[in-house]
Amino acid sequence: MAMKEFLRTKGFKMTPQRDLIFKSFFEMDRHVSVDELYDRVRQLNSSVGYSTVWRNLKLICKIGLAEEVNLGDGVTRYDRVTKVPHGHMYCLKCKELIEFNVDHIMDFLTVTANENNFLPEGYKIEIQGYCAKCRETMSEDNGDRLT
Amino acid sequence: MAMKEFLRTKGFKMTPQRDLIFKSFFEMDRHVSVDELYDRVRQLNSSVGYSTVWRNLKLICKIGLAEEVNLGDGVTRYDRVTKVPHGHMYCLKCKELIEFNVDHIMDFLTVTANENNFLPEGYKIEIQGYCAKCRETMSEDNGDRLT
DNA sequence: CTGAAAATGAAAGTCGTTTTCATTAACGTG
DNA sequence: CACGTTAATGAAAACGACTTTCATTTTCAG
Repeated sequence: MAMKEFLRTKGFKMTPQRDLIFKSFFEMDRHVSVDELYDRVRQLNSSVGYSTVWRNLKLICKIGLAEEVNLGDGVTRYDRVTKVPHGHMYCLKCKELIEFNVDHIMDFLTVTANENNFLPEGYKIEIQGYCAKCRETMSEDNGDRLT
Repeated sequence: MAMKEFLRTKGFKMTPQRDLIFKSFFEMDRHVSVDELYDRVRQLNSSVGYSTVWRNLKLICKIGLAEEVNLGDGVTRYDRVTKVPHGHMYCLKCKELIEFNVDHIMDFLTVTANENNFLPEGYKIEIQGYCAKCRETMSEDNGDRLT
């Protein structure tokens, strides 16, 4: 019942839908989209509305438990916030998101920001490409290269 | 007339609109959105359609002269490709994009990809925050902090 | 219990992006 | 240079993810 109290201190109420959405979100694979979470939630309670899922995902971000991740494919994903900042390897084929440690880089980025008198609020380190799994099945069907 | 020949080798034709759009794009500030380029082009020739601008921006990307940049504010920007990869400092207030050198980081990222048997196609290094200019005018009106 | 405030679900609205389609233009070829 | 194939254009419609609206229901402090 910890979450309920936590929300209360911020002026939010707990509801069955919210409880289900929150639990589902934290149980799922990281980096879910609204649709993915919506599908999951509907499996457990088919009466929950899309906008409710969406609003709660936004709420989770607002209270600092997740962040929006934008890979440029037009779909916003929600990434659970961890204490350690991390980078993402984003597979252009299977869309998987693999995390990696970015401690080294952080130092550099902090310095860079300071040098420019820029006040950092967040970082995004991303490698786009093809994951090990997809590279295997890449012999016959190739991606969309130019021309 | 170099561009025309270049396009021809890839099966594309040159048109007055295309010529105007290409020239405008390369003359403008880096990181333009479709709307911004459209506005600029319309100043020079008000009969050019939005979709034509959009398609040519896509074409510029396809032939490798620009890349889409997605900052998560719902607007795709087009960043001229330079030989040197670079990072972006993105001001959450004025939306300005400031570039910085990322040579150090590249080594690290390359190694990281290799370790995971990940085939990199592109990188994205971004610092979100507030630029020097905006920090000054940040005393009275503050941004949207949680709650 | 009760009322004020928040949450919900359905539907509609928003907005940037993308496609469709009829028409026009480019340009290698004859 | 006229021709025909193929690409490009412009207007409008379609798309799709995201966001808001609104009437109704639910939560929860007092």
